[in-house]
Amino acid sequence: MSTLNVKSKVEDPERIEARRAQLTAAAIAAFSEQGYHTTTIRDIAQRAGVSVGLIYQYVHDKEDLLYLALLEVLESYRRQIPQALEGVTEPLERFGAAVRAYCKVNDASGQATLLAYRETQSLGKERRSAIQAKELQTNDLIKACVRDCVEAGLFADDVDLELFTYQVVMFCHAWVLKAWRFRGLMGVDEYVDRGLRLLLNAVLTARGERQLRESGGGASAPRR
Amino acid sequence: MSTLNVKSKVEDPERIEARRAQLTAAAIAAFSEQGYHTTTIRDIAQRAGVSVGLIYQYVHDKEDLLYLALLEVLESYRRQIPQALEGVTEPLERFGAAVRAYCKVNDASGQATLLAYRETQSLGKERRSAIQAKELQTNDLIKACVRDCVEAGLFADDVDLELFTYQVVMFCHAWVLKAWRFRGLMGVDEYVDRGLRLLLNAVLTARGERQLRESGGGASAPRR
Amino acid sequence: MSTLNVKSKVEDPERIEARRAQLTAAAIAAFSEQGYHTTTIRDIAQRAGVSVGLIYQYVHDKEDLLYLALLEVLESYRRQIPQALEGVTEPLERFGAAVRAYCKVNDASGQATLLAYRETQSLGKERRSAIQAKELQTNDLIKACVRDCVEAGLFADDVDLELFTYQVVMFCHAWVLKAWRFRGLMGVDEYVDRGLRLLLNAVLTARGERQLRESGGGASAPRR
Amino acid sequence: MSTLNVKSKVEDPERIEARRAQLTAAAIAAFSEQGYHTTTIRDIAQRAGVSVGLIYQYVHDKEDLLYLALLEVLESYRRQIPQALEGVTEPLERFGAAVRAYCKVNDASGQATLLAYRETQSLGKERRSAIQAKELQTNDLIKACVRDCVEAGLFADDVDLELFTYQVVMFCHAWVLKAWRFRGLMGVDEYVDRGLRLLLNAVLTARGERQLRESGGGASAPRR
DNA sequence: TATGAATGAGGTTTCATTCAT
DNA sequence: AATGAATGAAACCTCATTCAT
Repeated sequence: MSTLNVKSKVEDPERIEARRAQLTAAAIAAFSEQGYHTTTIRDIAQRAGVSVGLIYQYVHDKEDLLYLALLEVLESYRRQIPQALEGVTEPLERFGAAVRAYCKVNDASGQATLLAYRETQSLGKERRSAIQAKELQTNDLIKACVRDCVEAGLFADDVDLELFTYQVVMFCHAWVLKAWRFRGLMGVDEYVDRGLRLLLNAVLTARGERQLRESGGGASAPRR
Repeated sequence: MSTLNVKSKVEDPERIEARRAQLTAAAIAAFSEQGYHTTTIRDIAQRAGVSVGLIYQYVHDKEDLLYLALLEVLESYRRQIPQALEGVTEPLERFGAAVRAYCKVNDASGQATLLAYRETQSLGKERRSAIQAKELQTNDLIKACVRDCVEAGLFADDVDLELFTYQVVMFCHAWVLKAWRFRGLMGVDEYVDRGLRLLLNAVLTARGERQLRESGGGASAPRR
Repeated sequence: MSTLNVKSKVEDPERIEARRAQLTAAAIAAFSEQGYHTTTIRDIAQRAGVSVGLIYQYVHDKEDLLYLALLEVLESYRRQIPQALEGVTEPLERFGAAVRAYCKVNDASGQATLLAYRETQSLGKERRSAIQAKELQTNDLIKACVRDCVEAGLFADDVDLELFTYQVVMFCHAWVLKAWRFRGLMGVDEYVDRGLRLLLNAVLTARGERQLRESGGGASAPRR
Repeated sequence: MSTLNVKSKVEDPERIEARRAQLTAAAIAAFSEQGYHTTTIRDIAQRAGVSVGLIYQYVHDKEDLLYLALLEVLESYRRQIPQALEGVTEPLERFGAAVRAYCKVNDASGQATLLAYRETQSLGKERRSAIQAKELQTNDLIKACVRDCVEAGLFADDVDLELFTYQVVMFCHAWVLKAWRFRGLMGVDEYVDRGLRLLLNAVLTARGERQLRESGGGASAPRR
């Protein structure tokens, strides 16, 4: 294989999966709270309620834990967006729902999102790329929504797909990256409402605008 | 007073300034390359070509070095944008020039920008705030450009000033935050051209669009 | 609670006790020989035949080692005096036996006694007091002997209990504090014999003197 | 010579003397307050109001400073006792005056006395002996008083001169060695009064006792 | 003669990792 | 499979001493 997999001294795959989930959860919590370098293996062991030795049965390295943690964080994000889109069919609504969902996900586990920004560099090259690939998968969910809107004639068909997608993604991340600024000024929902208006301005066609008005600005209505 | 100051055992202010500059430069380089926690004091001493002991004559702590480093990075950004605006008077051009300058500054010292994102958390509360305040100063330079465009009737007067400014800022940062994605796809100048088009779409008035067309898309012409 | 406790990262109390005893012994030896500040943790680790890291599993600080060392020294003194009095019932004999025992104890581990004099100051306030309290416990053993002699009518009943006790204690300490003077002039036994004569002169009643003569100066006869 | 002298890089003997006095005073103060090892050369330089470099022009070592400090402390004690005896001729009064003076000297610079007890060991062998010799000089002042009393028939002529002298000396030192015990219980004057009574009990002849009664216990009357 | 900036050896402490049980 | 005591490399920081000015 490569340096990508995390090796274990234990055989039973079910056991491995269970323990890793437990360790990863503890690692995410600890790293998020204290940062990667300031967290000790002992911290993680304590949080997970296991011995230090056990950790090294399921993981080769402290870095392995970081890798598993980041992977899980990004993976959970990628899982949650489709959930928010379930049952929503109208493209503009889907776009809005996706943006809102992504912001909320980031809002809910802000520290974990920051973790990804801060500590991905601490991984080896190969794993860093794997993490970035994972991030792209999430971005592609957004990109798909954008593309659907274009195809439905709601977004201008010369929209800069790559850049616009990233603009949206950065907007969702900014909520936590600049939490020190935004928290205090507004809540997530207001953030999303105002942000969507701004973002859509740049891309909506006349038809898109009409659609948005008719759906009663539904694109920006809070889900839950 | 407060924990904000960096204290020195040496008295002579000129010497302090010179040495601190030297140490800060070395610290920025080292921290950018290897990260704060992975960089040792010896690394910095070596890079600066001084002894370990000397460092502690001008700085109390390793954290002091991080603080000085971040301060200098942000300060240098704040210095360079006004330089790029010198002599440019037309609001739309000024806006474009500011964006381009900020992107280029980030491009030139990408690692340093990342440093600010990654390691600001490693500072104590008070200093973290000081760093964030410094970042706001830069953002305000952008915000001023936006406001000028609004006042000149080039941007819609209901533009969400706060959010749009941040959208612009995030766009500039994204060039390095997502360098792993963008480098390879395009150069900075193309990035800025395409980005400006997208950003402006959201805010330009009819007059603004005319102005932009007449000035030959000048707002997005590369400076150097 | 309080800063008095020495905290350990290891749980098992038996192991803690065993290791601490081992470390304390090494610490007493090292500190006695080289002084607290001049002794390094490595010195102690080497003497104890353990790794440096192990020490920090059982002790938080270098100061903890000093505290444990001083505590053990004083505690061992306090244990040994009652042993020497076992079976001796006549008050004057008990007094003499106590003095002789204390001198011999100091003689046997002179460096450790000096240690207490020299380095108690290096402890924090609270622990310094704890050490002093321990010393008082030993003094009280002597004081009890004196009081018994008074009650038996062997010592004048207007004896200055506090000061006389301290005179005795200082006499016992002087053997090591001024070892550079006394060693060479005489042995411990002679020191005790001559000292007892002097001390008793100040306090004996007529009855006490008779008793002393009858018991054949037994109070000052060497034990072993 | 030997390792006894302190070498200087400066020639002019007057200058040397003046500077050394200045440095020694600072050293005594610093060492007394913080202990030898915890005091830095910088501390002493600051107290003396000179530069660090200057110190090394008049002294070779940090240890030199300790030596000078201890020497000066003991020397000053040796100077002050004869002063207290001036004009007093009656032997018993002289004895009392000497004891009181020594106690007061110790009381006045208690920390310095402790310094001698604690840090003499930090000196090389030869210098340690020199310090001890200096201490003997002071003891001899007391011993002379005792001898005079014996010769005047006031003290028993079989008094154990060596041991009794040390008993007296230890009594004077105990005031500071056990300050944590005695301070709080009484003042120096009471300490001396009660102590003298106890000490004299052991050695006075019948004549001595009469003389003491007649002189109105003058031996224990406070001087100033 | 006096200064104080510069040096660097060496001390204390932490913590990822191993391994006997 | 699980434990947690033990290891020791390596990090940060201090401070006695030197030396150019």
